[in-house]
Amino acid sequence: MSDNEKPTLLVIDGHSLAFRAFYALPVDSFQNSEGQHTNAIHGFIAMFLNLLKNEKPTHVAVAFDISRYSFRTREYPDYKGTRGETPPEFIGQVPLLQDALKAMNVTTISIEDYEADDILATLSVKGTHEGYRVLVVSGDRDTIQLVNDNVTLLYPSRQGVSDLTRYDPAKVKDRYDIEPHQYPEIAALVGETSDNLPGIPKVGEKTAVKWLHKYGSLDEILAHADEITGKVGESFREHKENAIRNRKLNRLLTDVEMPCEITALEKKPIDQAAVREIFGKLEFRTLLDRVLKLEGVEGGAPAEPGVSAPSPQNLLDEELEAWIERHCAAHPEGLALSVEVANGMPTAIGIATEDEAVSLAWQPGRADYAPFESWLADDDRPKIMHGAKQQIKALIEAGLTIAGLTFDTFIAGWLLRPGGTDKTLADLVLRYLDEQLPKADPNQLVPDVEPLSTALEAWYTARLVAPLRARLDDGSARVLRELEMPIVSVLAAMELRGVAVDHDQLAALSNRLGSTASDLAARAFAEIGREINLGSPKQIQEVLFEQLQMPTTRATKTGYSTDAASLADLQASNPHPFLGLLLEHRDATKLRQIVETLDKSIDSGGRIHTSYVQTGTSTGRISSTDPNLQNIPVRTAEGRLIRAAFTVGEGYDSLLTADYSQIEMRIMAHLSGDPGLIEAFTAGEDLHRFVGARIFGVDPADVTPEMRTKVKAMSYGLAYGLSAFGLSRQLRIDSKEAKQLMADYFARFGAVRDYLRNVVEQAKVDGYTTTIFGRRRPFPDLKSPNRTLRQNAERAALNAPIQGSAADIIKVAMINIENDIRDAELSSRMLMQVHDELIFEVSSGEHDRLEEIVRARMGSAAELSVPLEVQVGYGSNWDAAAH
DNA sequence: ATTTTGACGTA
DNA sequence: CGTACGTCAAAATA
Repeated sequence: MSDNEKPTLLVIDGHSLAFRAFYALPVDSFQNSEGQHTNAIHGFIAMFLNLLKNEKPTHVAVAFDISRYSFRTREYPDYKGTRGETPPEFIGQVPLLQDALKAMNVTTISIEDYEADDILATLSVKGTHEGYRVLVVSGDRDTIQLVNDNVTLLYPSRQGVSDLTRYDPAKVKDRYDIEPHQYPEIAALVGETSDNLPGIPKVGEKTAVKWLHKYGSLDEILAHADEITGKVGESFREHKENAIRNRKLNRLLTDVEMPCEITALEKKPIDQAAVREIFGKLEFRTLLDRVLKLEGVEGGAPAEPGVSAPSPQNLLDEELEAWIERHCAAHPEGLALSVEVANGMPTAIGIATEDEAVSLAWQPGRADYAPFESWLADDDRPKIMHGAKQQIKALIEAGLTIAGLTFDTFIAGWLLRPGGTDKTLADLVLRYLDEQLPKADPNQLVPDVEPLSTALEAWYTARLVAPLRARLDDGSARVLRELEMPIVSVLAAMELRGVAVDHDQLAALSNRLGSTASDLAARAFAEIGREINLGSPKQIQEVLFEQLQMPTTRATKTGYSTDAASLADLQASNPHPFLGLLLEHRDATKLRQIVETLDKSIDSGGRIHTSYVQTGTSTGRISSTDPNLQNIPVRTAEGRLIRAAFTVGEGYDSLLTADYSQIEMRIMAHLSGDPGLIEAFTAGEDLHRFVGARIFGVDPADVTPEMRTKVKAMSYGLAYGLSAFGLSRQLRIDSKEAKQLMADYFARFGAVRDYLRNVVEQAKVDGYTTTIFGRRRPFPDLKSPNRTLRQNAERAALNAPIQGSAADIIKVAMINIENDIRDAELSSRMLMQVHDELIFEVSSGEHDRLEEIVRARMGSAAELSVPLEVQVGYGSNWDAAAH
């Protein structure tokens, strides 16, 4: 009988797979309306349905552990002893999963005193004997021992449960360089932390495999224990009992008495009514559709149009034109566009609707694609993309014009879950279409799945629009339409422009900092009488707390803190020259590191092109990477030398910087409506002086620098949820004074306190905060029983509308400025954004007109009850342009 | 070889 | 016991 004719027996370790699913899928987004968490069940069922569809097993069983105790814990009570408490959200999901499997007429097996893996082992041996092809699905590596020509292990990858790696004997050999039956011997030597089975210290996978190859088996290795040389040999002789014990415990039993015959495991039709009931209770609509479809039930659920992928057509010339015309007319929402990019240039184009896709072998200068190019440039023909910025840049580089971008699924996904980490097309498809995008196993040399074609990416993008739109509230939809979509191309342009940076200045600075650093290091070593790695917190700890016997500082996960604040504290209590030298050395090396990174990213044209990550924050700010241009030093004189290396580019006259002064405080004044604070901003007086005068009850002229410093720290801290304790620490004043300071502040600016309280209260009710423009940020943790989690959420919620509104405002300004510059046909251009600051390159003769536009647009980006003040400066470099 | 942590730069 | 980020080197882990 050939393999294809053999019946297939599928056996699954239910508990381990459900647990994997629990960690693979976000807990928060899988709950039914009763608050029951369902992520583990959902992940398991989705995986299970995939298996049924792809492997077509004739017989199926799912094994569950009954408890965490088994014959193994009796033999070795510490077995799995390190396993912590089961997460509360997981509890209760297993019985529901079992109900769901029962409804699907799948046999579940649990046997007292044995683990699920023993059941899998027994079934796989029995199945082999009786002529089945066996598929074992488990998240426990010990099941590798079951693999043979007849038994394949499907092992979940790190990414998710639906992504299973096939382990056949060849794959095991490939991965571990051993035969499957030898795996437990390796594991016995190395040990298994998750099962609390320590192995032989100093022996890792490499050594274990080497020994096994040399001696053939664990028994033989034990027999030749005396021959093994070196430290590892000693270690082995000393701890060999561990290996013997581990080997005993990780041997899976293959003769457990089964409650039924394999023939009884035959895959039977599902109990439709029961499935509908349990899936309904779990609110698994899409999974229900999938089950019913798999069973061949017609009309079980509303048919989903086009769920089977269209085969992309290759079109050009008239045919392409006709296709575009026809679908533009039928889809006023727009067509989805996907551009494959390699080395910054487009290499393939896909266009799609929800049920058709075309692919274009576009190349620069080919006339066949003129219809595509004119569609692309037509502002009245909407385009939908996923992660448009990169693709737009490539199109621009290729000389094409793109207009009419109306929806980006990447950004829409972010607006819905701004704190989420999963924003790729595959993530969105899983979340909103409940489909699994084929993904190649990164361990495999030859991928077994085709990477998704550009046309199909467009097709998935098209299908995502409706579910995403349906979930966007009016505010978020407005933010998407008016801020996020228009700014995509602005950011793309800024990235392409880059900023000129002077390599020679950086190189000189780096050299200087380098010699300063080695000088400081030498002096520091002299102080402690030995050489250490000053960049190693661990070695610093040894010096400070062991060698020099200093009092310990704030605890960290791995010891005691050696950060600048802690070192300053130590310097105050236990003065030592080493401390000062260390701090100076840190400064110098940090600056040098920044200089080096910047220098490396200067391109052949002498410019640095950052990438702005539009979806990089949960508040609405933009972040900057590769390199990050939003954290260039400014506070120290040395640091400002780095800014001085950011220069005006060739062909331009100067740099212009424009920044909002105290924008977050102004937003606080506006949102709280506090009359005192509003007056502070309209009075034209220095803000902190004004506020200080009120708090301390003196004339503005009599506010001392100390008073001003305190007031300034207080004001800024407010928007972050600063506590009296934190304030006292920062200002190094006692907590009583800090408390009094806060009380005095709120006595004069009471509406601010009311506002801040109200933000949190409202967020608790709504579950989210909102900016002035309607941007939302969800805060599930505000209801958490965990106090730390809850308080963190409270502070973040306090800050989100303030920071977020500021982010919205500068985005509006940027969009309007870019438009005005284009309309005025200036050749000056916007280069950088640093949260509340914009940097421009100014062409000769355009100073006044540019400043006019910038001031007007930044000043009027939002109508607040206080003015938005803008400070502008010019210079030949960034430092000189600062004011 | 890859992930996590500590430290530190900015608004 | 102050929000939001990104980067690096060292340490920890597989």
